[in-house]
Amino acid sequence: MSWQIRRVRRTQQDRSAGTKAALVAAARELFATRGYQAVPADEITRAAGVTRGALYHHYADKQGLFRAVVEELERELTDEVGAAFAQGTGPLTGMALGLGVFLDACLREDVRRISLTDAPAVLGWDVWREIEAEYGLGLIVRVLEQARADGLIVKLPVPALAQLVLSAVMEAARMIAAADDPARTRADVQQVLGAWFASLLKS
Amino acid sequence: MSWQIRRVRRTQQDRSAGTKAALVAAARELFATRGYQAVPADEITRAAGVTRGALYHHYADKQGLFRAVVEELERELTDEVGAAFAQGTGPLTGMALGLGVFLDACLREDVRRISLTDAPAVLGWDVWREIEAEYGLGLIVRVLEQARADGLIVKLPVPALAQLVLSAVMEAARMIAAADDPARTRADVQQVLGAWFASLLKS
DNA sequence: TCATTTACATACATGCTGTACGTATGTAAC
DNA sequence: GTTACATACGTACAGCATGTATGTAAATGA
Repeated sequence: MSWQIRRVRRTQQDRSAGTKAALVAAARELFATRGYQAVPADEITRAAGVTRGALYHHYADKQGLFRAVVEELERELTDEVGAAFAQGTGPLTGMALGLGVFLDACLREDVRRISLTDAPAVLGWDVWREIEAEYGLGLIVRVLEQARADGLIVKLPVPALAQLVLSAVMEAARMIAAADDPARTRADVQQVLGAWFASLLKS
Repeated sequence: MSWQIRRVRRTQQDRSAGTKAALVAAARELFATRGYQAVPADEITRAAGVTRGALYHHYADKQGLFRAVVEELERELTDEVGAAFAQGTGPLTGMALGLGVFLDACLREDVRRISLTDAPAVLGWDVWREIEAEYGLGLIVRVLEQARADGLIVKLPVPALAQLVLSAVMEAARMIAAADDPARTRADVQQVLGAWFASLLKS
C-alpha cells in the first residue's frame, strides 16, 4: 500500500469542460484589462494552468477562444437586461429599465473592452452581427415586435430600427465610459435616447 | 558626353512628400481590400516602391501610417458631405442631401473597411473619436448648433445628440454594405433615420 | 567644397502564432 | 484485465511580422 497521491479519475468530458472553463476565465480577465492583441496566447494558458497545446486542441485558434469569451459575456448581459426588462409593467417601462441595466453593465471593464471595443474588429463585423443577432439584438427585436403587435409604436421596419437602436445604445455606453464627467454624459445620452424612444410611440 | 540617365535634383521636401504620398496611396488600397492586420508593412512599401526603412523614417510605426490614411479618407469624406449639405436650401434639406452622399460614399471599399471597420479598433476609440471630432462629428455638431440657434430643433444636448446620430448613420452604412438586399435595407434605414430626424424638429 | 542633416536601404533581434509530433490519460471491446 | 483506440494535452519547431540599429546616398548650408 502506497501513500503516493492517487490521481482522481475524471471523465474526458470533465477534463475538457474544466480546461475550457479555465481558459475562458483567464482569457476574459486578460482581454478585459489589456485587449485582445496585447495578450499572447501563452500568457492565457499559463494563467489557466495549461499550455498552448490545450488551447489549440479545444479551439481552432486564438480567435476561437476570444469568440467563446464574447459569447459568454453576451449571454450574461442579455440575461441581465432581459430580467430587468421583465421587471417593467409594460414594454415601455421595461425598455427604460433594460437601458439602465445595460448602461451600468457597460461600465464594467470586460464588457467595455471585449464587447464594445474589440469584438467587431477581432471577429469581423459579420461574425459579430451573427452573435449579436442571437443575444442583444435578438432581445430588442422581440421587444419591438411585441410592442408593434400591441399597437404601441409607429410603423417602422423593425429589423432596421432594432439594429440602429442597438448601435446607438452601445455608442452611448462607450461615450459614458470615455467621458470626463460620466454622470453628466449619462444624463445627456439618456435624454437623447429617451426622446428618440418617445418619438416611436403612437400618439 | 554620356547617355546615362541623369537624376533630377529634387528638394528634400519633394522627396518626403512624394514617398509619403506613395506610401499612403499604397496603404490605402491594400488596407481597403484586405484590412489592416492582414497587410504586412513590407508589402505596402514594395507597392510604394520603397523599403520599410522609408516607412519607419516618416512614421513612428505601422499605426502611424494607418492614421495618415484614415485622416486623408475622413478629410475627403467630410468635404464631400459638407458640399452636399451646402447644396440644400436649409439645414433640413441639407441634412437629407448629406446623408445620401454619406451613405453612398460608405459603399466604397476603402471607406467601409478602413473608416467603418478597422479605424476604431486599430487606433483605439479615444484616438478615433479625436479624429472624428475634427471631421465627421465636427460637421454634424456645427449643423446641429446652427439649427438650434435658428430655433429649428428641440432642446437637446447637442454633443451627445451629434455623437449618437453619427454612430447611427455609420451603423446604417455598415448595414447597407452587409445586406443581402442593399436597396431595400437602404430604404429601411433611411425611413428610420428620417423619422428620428423629423422628431427633432420643433412642432 | 566640405560638414552636417535628412532620406532612405539593409541587416538584425525579438516576439507571437500555428503546426507537427510525442506522450499521457481515458474508453471500449474482448 | 489486457489490448486497441480515441481524446487531451505538452514540447519543439518553423515562419512571419514588427521595430530597431546601423550603414549609405542625397541634399543643404556655410
